[in-house]
Amino acid sequence: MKLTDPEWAVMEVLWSGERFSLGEITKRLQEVNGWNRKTVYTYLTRMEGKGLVEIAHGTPEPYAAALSREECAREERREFLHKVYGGATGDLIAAFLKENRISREEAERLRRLLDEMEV
Amino acid sequence: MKLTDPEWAVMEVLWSGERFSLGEITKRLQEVNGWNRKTVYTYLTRMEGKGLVEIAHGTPEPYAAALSREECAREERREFLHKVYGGATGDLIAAFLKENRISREEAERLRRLLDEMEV
DNA sequence: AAGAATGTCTTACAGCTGTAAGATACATAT
DNA sequence: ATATGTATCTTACAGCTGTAAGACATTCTT
Repeated sequence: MKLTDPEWAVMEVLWSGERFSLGEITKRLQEVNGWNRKTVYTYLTRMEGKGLVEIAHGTPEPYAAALSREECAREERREFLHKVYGGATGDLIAAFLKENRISREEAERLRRLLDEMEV
Repeated sequence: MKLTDPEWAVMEVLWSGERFSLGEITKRLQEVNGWNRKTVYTYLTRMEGKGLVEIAHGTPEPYAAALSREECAREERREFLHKVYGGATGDLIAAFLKENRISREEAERLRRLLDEMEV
């Protein structure tokens, strides 16, 4: 259920709307990643096999995401947290905080989140 | 430079000490993952090719990590942050906070980190 | 209508991954 | 010395991934 980087790119397109034709998806992925229409098609059908994509055969916009962005993100978080931090959320967050500057507003938001959690 | 899950498991063993023999590594990985000695050997040599493992041929404990845990963790963080959150650290941290309970002490630690950052 | 573009299905093919087995040399135990 | 375990090197092999091409039907475009 973990997605490769290109699979994630396909999903990003699908998450950006309801349903798509091959051409629409290809247009987006061509700009960003330079993919061929055939390649996109291959991804879509393989990803249907994995339960990631839904194909309504015979319709003009047959392609749609079968899983929500949040479902997929949750899975990625889970795997990352356990693989790299053995489940220690605090360590994970500390590492991201130390490494990436965040804005004052973001910091405020996170403080509020921490406060809420303590209730 | 991204590691697969089994590669990460091999690295975890190597990070737990200085140098190892094949037998030592196998013992650990057999317990946890049930791997065959041959399989472990294959991983080690392939991973040498990728610059992950150092092999001092002809010595009794030839195997060692070529990259530190922190170097590898940083890379995994970078990829995860960009793939799933498009670089938005605040969103990433918020998601982990909402999803995983953390202890009061952890929360304190994170608050202190946030305070330090604002200086 | 003829040519160009689009969509679909089938097939391809090399490289990477997971998971070893076989052969051989060396070391150790009895 | 002989058998037994351990290490190394070479080879294997199927499945997954990245990246399409070929063939053919359908649909715009002019």
